[in-house]
Amino acid sequence: MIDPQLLRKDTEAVARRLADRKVDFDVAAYNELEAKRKDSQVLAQSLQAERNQSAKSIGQAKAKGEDIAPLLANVADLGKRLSAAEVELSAVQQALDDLLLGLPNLPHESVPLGNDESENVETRTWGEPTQFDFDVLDHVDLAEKRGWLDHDGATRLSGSRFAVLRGPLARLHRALAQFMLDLHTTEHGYEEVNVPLLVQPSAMLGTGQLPKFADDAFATTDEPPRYLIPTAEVPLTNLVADTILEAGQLPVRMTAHTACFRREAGSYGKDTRGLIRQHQFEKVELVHVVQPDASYDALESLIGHAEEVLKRLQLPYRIVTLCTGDMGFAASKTYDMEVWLPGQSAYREISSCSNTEDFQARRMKARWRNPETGKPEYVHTLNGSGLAIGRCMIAVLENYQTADGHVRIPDVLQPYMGGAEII
RNA sequence: GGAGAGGUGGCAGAGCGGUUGAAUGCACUGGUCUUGAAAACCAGCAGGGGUUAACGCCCCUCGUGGGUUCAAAUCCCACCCUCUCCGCCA
Repeated sequence: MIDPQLLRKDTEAVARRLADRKVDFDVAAYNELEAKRKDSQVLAQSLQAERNQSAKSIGQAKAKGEDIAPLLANVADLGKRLSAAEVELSAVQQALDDLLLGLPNLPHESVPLGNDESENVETRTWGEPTQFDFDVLDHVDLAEKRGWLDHDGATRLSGSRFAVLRGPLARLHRALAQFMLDLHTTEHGYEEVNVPLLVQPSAMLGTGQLPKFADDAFATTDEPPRYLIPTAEVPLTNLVADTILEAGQLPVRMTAHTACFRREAGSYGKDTRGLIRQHQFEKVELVHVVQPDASYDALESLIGHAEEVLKRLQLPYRIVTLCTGDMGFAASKTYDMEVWLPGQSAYREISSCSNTEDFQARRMKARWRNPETGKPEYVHTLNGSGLAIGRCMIAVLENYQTADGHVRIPDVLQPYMGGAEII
């Protein structure tokens, strides 16, 4: 959530920064609502003060044994006026909250201006696109040729955009998850966390999936619903919701390997072939909770941790800085990591690392006690994939394929594959 | 699923419907004392919000949401959560 104080004080400037994100913020409508809020709140609070005062004097009079009947007559209609004022205030407040909860984060000043993904900025590349002296297969042809991908089985079970992996491919998938978790916990200083895959609406609100993107998530039918997590960012980050951390507890670094679930509403026809875009996929997620002044350094280390996975796997990639028009709802700044896929002759997203500054922290009331002020202040939260396991598996298949349809196993994965060098 | 107990400040733990946002203890912070530390003593110490140039004033919050009342931590209703026992179960 954007700081309500900032919005109130500097409405025009906020509107300009939102415009960079293609959000049309109606300043006049906001000002009107805000003025109404102020009036309602002042009125409601003064009536509350009046009620408190009179209740107090009635109590005192009664204690002295005085006649309280005239005092009661005095406040006869106060209750009605008060509850009317309170009803109005909460309606205005609700409207204001709805407005605020629907606004995306403000972009950081270092974020390039742009309308869509075509204006993202390539920040660096690592490695060279893999060269082959034979015609490469994409991951679908390769995996089906070897009987590793049970497309019919997946469709029978769950419909489109689901996958069944078999044999060595299932193991490769597991090996990747294990390798990533081990790297982040033993070398990058993350705590491994195992989290629920179903969360309450409050958690989805905290990280920004709700209220605006309810249609993107699967929900249960109980009331209130629970949501299948679209990313472990949701449970991991919300672990610090409603808490005040001591300075010594920061930074918090957590990682979790989970399944993720997405409706993929609105992506009809996109990536229908293969495993790139599924309703259910697995991911190793990285989350940082840090002091505000440390969050941009944390973003650099976060993307570095994600990069290290591909470096060890010897997979070529590039880092892209998302422009203002392409960033996610909660992000102030985002780096995407894209891995080279020979089957598509293209770089494809495999990780996205974002600093949300205090946007999520404010929604979920995640704070720390600043020793300099002694006061609770919002933390900054960051999240990134480290990495998407399915897409990483695709990258291994396509980049490590051999002319006869086998796949060499990257050195760092061999211990997780029972020593196999090729499958 | 059944039976019972309970949810109050960082923690522990009081709280006849009425100057209780909350006694007391611990923890924490500052001070006195001390060569230093400890002890002792003194003082401070919840969060959020409104208003104000500021000092300050005011409002909300005792699991959550309703209700009764001039007045609710305290009474009533519903829900949530925790603990114990029974049942079921990976």
